[in-house]
Amino acid sequence: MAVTRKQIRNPEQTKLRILAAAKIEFAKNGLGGARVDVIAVRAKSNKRMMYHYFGNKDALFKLVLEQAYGDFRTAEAALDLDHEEPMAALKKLVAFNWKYFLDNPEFITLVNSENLHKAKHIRNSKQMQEMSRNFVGRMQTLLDRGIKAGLFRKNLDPVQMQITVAAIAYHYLTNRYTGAIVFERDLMSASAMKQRLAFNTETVLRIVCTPETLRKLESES
Amino acid sequence: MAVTRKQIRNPEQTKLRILAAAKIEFAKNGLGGARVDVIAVRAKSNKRMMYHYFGNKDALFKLVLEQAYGDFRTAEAALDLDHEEPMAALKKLVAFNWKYFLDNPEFITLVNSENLHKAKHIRNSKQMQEMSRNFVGRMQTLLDRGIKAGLFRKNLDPVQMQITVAAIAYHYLTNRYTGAIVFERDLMSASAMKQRLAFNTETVLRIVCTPETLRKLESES
DNA sequence: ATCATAAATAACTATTTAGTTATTACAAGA
DNA sequence: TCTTGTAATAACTAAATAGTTATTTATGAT
Repeated sequence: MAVTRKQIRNPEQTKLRILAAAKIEFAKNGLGGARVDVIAVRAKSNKRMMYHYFGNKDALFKLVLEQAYGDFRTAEAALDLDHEEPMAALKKLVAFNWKYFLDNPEFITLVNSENLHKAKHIRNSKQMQEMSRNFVGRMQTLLDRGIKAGLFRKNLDPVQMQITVAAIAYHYLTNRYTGAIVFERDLMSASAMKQRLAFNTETVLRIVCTPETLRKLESES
Repeated sequence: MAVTRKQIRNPEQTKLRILAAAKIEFAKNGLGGARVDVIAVRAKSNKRMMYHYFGNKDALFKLVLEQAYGDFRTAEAALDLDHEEPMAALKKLVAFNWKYFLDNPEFITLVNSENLHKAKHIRNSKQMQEMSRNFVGRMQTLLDRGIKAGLFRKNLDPVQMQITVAAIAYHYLTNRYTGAIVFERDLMSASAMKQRLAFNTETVLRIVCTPETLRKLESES
C-alpha cells in the first residue's frame, strides 16, 4: 500500500526554504560550484519550484546576496551608535564588525563570490543602492561627534574608515584557512580571536584619535 | 591539400603554457567555475597533456596556488628591507603590498578560492611551509630595528602586523566591485588609489610608531 | 638508419548539470 | 460541489564536463 504523503501548499514557506537552502549552498561552494539540485533537495522542494519562483540560478543568487547585505546593514543600523559616546560607539562598531563576520561566515563567501564575478548581479540593483545610502552617513556622523568632543582628528574620510574597519576583521576571517598555514598558528582559538579583536580596536583608535586623546588613553591603562 | 602543421615537441614549454593558462582560468572563475577544456585550449595544448603532466584538476590548482604564493614571497623578500631605515622600510612594505595586489589580481582570487575550500589543497604542502618560514621573521626584524632606533612601540605582534598590512590593501582591492556599488564611488580611479595608499601608509605608521615619533612626523608635514 | 620512448592529438565516454515538459493535487470562490 | 488557478512533483533533455582510450608523430640514443 502506497503511502501518499499529503501535499501541503504553502508558497511563502516554500520560497523561504529555497532561499535559505540557496544561501547555504552558494556560501559553501560559490556561484560556480553551487548546484541547483542540491538547493532543491536541501529546501525539501524541487527544481521546478525554484525556477518558478526565482527564474534562474543567477537571479536566485542575486536575491540571496541582496538579503545578506540587507541583514548586515539592518544589524549595523540597529547598533544605534548615535546614542553612545563617540569613543564607545567606535569600539562598539569595531566589535560589531568582528562578531558579525564571525557569526555569519556566509556573508563573507557570498560577497567574495560576487566580487569574483565583478558584481554583475547587483550592479544595477536599486535595493543595494538604498541599503547602502546611510552606511557612509552613519560613519560621518560618528566622526563628526568625535571631532566636536575634541576626541577625533579632523578630515578623516568616512569611506576609508568603513573600508578599514571592515578590512581588518573581514580579511583575517576570510583568509583564516590559508592564514593558519602561512603563520603556522591557530587563528581561531579563543585567545587568538580575543587578541585580534583587541588589536583591531586599538588600530582604529590610533587612526581616529588625536594625539592628546591617545596620550590620555595610554596613561589610563 | 591538407596542411599538416609540424608537431613540435617541447615538454617544458608545454607544462609552462598549461600552468599559465590554468592560472588565468582559475583566477577568473575560481576552482569550481574553471573549465579544464578552456585551460587546454588557452594553453594551445590539449586535455590529455594536462592530465599527463599534472594528474587532475585539483592537483593543477594546488601547483598554481603554490607558485602564486612563491612568486609573492620571492618578490617581498627581494625588497631587501634590512638595508633600509626602519621607517622607510615600513612604508616600502605597505606600498609593496598595495602594488603587488594591484599588479597581480590573480593572486587575490586564487587565495580567495582556496579559502572557500578551507585550504584543503595546500594544507599539507611542505613547499608552503618553507615559503612562509621567513615571512613573519622579516616583520619581526623590521619591528626590532625600529624599536632599537627608538621609533617603534614595543611588544607588537609581527603576525598581527603582517595580517593588517595585507588586509588594508587586499580587502580594498578584492572587494572593489561591490565596494564601488556600496560607496557609489569609483575606487579604482588614479586619485582614489593614491588616496587609499596614503591612508594605508598612515594607518600602519600610527599603529607602529611611538607617540613621540608621530608627533615629530606631524610637525614636519 | 632504426628503434624505443615519450610527446602530442583527437575522438570518446560516463556523469553531471541547468533548465523544461507534462502531469497531478490542492484549495478558494462561485 | 464544481471550477479554476496555482502549488507541487517527477521524469526528461540537451549541453557541458572531468577524465580516458586509441593512435600518431617527433626525437635522441644506439
